[in-house]
Amino acid sequence: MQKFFSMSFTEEIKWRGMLHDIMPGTDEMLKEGRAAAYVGIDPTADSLHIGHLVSVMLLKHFQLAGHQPIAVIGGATGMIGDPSGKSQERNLLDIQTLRHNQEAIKKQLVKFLDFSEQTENKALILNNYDWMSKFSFLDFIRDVGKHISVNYMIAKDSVKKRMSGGAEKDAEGLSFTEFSYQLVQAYDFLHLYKEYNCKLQMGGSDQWGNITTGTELIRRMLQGKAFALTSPLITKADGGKFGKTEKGNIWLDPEKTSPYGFYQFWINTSDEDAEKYLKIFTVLSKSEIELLVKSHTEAPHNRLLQKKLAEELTVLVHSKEEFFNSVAASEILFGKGTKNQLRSLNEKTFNDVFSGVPTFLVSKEALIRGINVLTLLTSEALIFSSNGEIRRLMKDNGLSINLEKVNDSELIINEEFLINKKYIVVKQGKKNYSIIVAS
RNA sequence: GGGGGGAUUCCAGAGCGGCCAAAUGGGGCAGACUGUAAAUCUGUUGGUUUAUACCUUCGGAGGUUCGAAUCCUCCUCCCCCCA
Repeated sequence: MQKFFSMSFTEEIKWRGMLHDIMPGTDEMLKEGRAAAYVGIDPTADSLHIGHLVSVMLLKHFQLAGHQPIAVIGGATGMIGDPSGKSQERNLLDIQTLRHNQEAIKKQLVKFLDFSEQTENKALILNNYDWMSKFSFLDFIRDVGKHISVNYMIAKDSVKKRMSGGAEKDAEGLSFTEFSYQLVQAYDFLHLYKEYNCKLQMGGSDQWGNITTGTELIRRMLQGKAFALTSPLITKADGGKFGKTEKGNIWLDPEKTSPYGFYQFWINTSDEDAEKYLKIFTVLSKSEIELLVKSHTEAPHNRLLQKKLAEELTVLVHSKEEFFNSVAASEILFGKGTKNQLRSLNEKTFNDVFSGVPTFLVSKEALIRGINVLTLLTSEALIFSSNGEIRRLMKDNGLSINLEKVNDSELIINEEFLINKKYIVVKQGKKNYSIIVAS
């Protein structure tokens, strides 16, 4: 991790498709020797989600290239809300939550970055709340504000869009608080420049304006030279938003997104996106990826790219063991799993296979007495919201219980349906599983 | 402060006294085809349902009417124009 790779940092992220915009001179500065760079991370939750991963991977490659990566938790800026996004005004996080989130995020970053003390270019995690909170309003506008003109600030796209309406919507205006965001972020950069000799800020392409306000501030206040580098926003081939599913964000925290669900997210990547994601989210070399792409093109049904992508990330974020469990679960759930196969699973394996699947508790007595399917699936276990929905599904041949199609709305479910005297597997369509647990 | 326009089922957006549970598009779900992909095609998308039946829905509260998402009154919220 110490050595400089044959490729420079910028060359590396360029072929990976992670470079959108870069300030002239950045490359030269990086070649002079070890440098430090930072990205900002919003501490709005106590876990990262995969939307954060591009920035994290930027840091990772930065460190692999021998430089020092810094993750800045936006405790202060997170309270303000960046007008670049469509985010509304944010709520203030209390200090306790902030610290809790910071710690949780750090634990996840450890999987990507080397924080160990012995490492010369060890990664750092900082929280801008630590320096911003001590800054009084008056001091800030006197010492920082006077160096940047309002003219400069309103020329930024993020601000202009809100003031004049831009292409899409009418101007919605922005509060003074939001307006000041770029200045606060710029000060972060200044602070890091002074305290950590950090000369580069990286981020998504929507951050370009904010970052350059930082370099400008550094130039004016310290006559220093600082740099900016952004990566493109990740898109999906079908135009959808990356990292979101119907069920919400894909988190790194196994409590929020099960390892199985995490694995499934990557496995379900479309062909067009898979190569792109492999470049961005893994550290596989160019030749390795080219080889995979070649094999994939020859036999696309094997979905080599998706499998590799899912493997790399599940192992990295969770563990080898969780990865194997997920593969095993997927095979049973999506392979040619039969009723008998399902019944032959022992309890341990069963639990592993279905660990990420939503479960519903139903009283065992009721099941022994026997319950009508409709009642069971709507009232006892809230898997469906109405009888009509189930009838419709049955009509479409989309409902399975214990991997057997069910078409009879009069069916009585009793203890004979219990697998290991305890479970019933309910499947909607091809991919949506639920488990009913008798207790 | 003055004038005008609007609020419809997940979203966008028709409907403007009965044929409206409400066009159309998007999204969702399911089926076929497949590779747990994409594209395509089909079905479905308030509830109870055997249902051409009933119940609950068209910003809120009242009213007119045999009958209202549709007309009237008041209220709330949003947008535009003028000052």
